Amino acid sequence: MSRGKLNVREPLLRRLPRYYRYLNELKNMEVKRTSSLELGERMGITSSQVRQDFNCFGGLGQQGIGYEVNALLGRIRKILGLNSRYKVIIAGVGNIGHSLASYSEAASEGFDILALFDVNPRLIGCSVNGIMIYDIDDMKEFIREKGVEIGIICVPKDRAQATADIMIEAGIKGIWNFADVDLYGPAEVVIENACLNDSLYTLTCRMNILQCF
Amino acid sequence: MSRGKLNVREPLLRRLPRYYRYLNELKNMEVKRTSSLELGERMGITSSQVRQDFNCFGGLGQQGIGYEVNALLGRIRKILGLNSRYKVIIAGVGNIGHSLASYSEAASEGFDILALFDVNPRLIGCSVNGIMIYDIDDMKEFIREKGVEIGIICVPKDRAQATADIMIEAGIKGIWNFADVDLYGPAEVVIENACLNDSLYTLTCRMNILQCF
DNA sequence: TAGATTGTTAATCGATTAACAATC
DNA sequence: TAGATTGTTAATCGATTAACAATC
Repeated sequence: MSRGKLNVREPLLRRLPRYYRYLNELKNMEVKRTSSLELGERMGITSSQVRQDFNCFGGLGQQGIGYEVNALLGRIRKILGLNSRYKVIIAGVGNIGHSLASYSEAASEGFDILALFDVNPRLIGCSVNGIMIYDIDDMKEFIREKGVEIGIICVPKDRAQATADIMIEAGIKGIWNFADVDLYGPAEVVIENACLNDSLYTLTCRMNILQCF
Repeated sequence: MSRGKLNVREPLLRRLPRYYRYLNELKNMEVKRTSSLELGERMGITSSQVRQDFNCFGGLGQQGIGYEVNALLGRIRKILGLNSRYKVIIAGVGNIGHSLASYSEAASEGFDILALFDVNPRLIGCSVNGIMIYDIDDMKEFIREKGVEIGIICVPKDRAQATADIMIEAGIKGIWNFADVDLYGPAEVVIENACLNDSLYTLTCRMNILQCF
C-alpha cells in the first residue's frame, strides 16, 4: 500500500470520481490513450486543471504523448480505495436502507453488505436480497466481531447521531450518512454525507434563481 | 416573486441547505434569535462567512442584536425555492426510483409525485405508494399535459441521457439525476447530480488516504 | 452609555488558469 | 527534426477570513 504523501484536497476529491467515470467510459470505448485536452473537453474543465490534478499523485503521463487510459484508471482506482474490499452494514431498513440493500452489484464492486439492522421487531429476522435483518441492539457486537469497516446510516434523523456513535465505539472506519443531519465523529472516522434533501434543495434553488431573471 | 439579482455562487449554494437545516433545528428548539457567531460555531464555519453569506441576499440581521431565526429561515426557504409546490415524475422504478416514490412525506414538503414511468411491461399498470406506473413512452406527453416541473432519473446509466433529452423536449424545468453519469442539457434546464457512487467513492478515498499516514 | 453584533471593506489564502521549458 | 503534450512555475481569479466603523 502506497505510503507517499497524498495531497488530495476537497475540490480534487470531488473531481476524482468523475475522472474515474470518464476514464472508464474511454476504456469501454477501447481508447488506449488520452490527453489532458481531450479529457478536459469531455468533462468541461481546462486541460491545465487535469494536468494539475494528475500531478498531485505523481507523473502519470508522458510528455508529447499523453496518458495511458488503463494505467491512469488503475492509479485513480487505487487512490479512490476501490482496490480493497469493504465489509458493510446498513442501519435502518426503511426506503433507502432497503433499496441500498437490494443493490445487487454492490458485492461485485467490492462492497460486501454483511447485515442489516433495525429497531422494528417485525423486520428483525427477515431478509432483503439474501441479507439478514438483525436487532439494532446487536449492531455494536456485530461490527466488532466481523471487523465491519463501513456503516451506512438510513435511520430517522433524530436517531442518526446515536447510531453513528455506536458504530464509532465499535471501531467502524467510515460512515455513509443518508439521514437529514450532519454527523460528527473523531478525525480517524471518515463521515460522508449523502443527504438527499440537500441535493434536491440545491436543484430547486437553482430553478428558483433562473426564474428571477 | 423576488426579482433582485440573486448572487448565489456554487460554494454558497452548497451551504444554503445546511443553513436551512441548522436554522430549522434552532426553530424546533424554540430559539427566537441567533448570531453569526453562534450559528457559525454550530456549523463549523466562521462567523465572518455566515455574515458574508447572509449579506448576499440583503441585510437580514440587526446590528448589535443578531438574526431572527424565523425571518431568516423564511428568507432562506424562499431562496431555496421551497415556497413553491412542484409537480414531479420519476423515470425508472428500480430500487432507488421505488424508494423515492415510497417517500410519503414528499407531498407535505411541496413535491407532488404525479406518476412513475418504466419500460418493464410487468411494472406498467402497478402502483407504488398510490402512484401509478406508466409506460415510459407516454412520459413526454404526460410532462407536457400536466406541466411537470421536476423529473427524477433513476434509469440505468446507458438510458439516462436519452431519458433526460425526452424530459427536456417536453419542457421540464429541472432534472434530479441518480444515474451514474453526468447529464447535459440547455442552460435553462437545471440538472442536479445525486450520483451516489461518487459520494461512496469519496468516502473510500478519504478512508484510504487516512490509512496512508 | 457600554456592550454586542451586524454590514462591509480590506487582507489573506487557496484554487484555477496561463504559460512555457522539458521531452517524447 | 517538428509537432505534440506533459510537468511545473507564475499569474490570475475567487472565496474565505480579519478588521472595524456603524448602530442597535
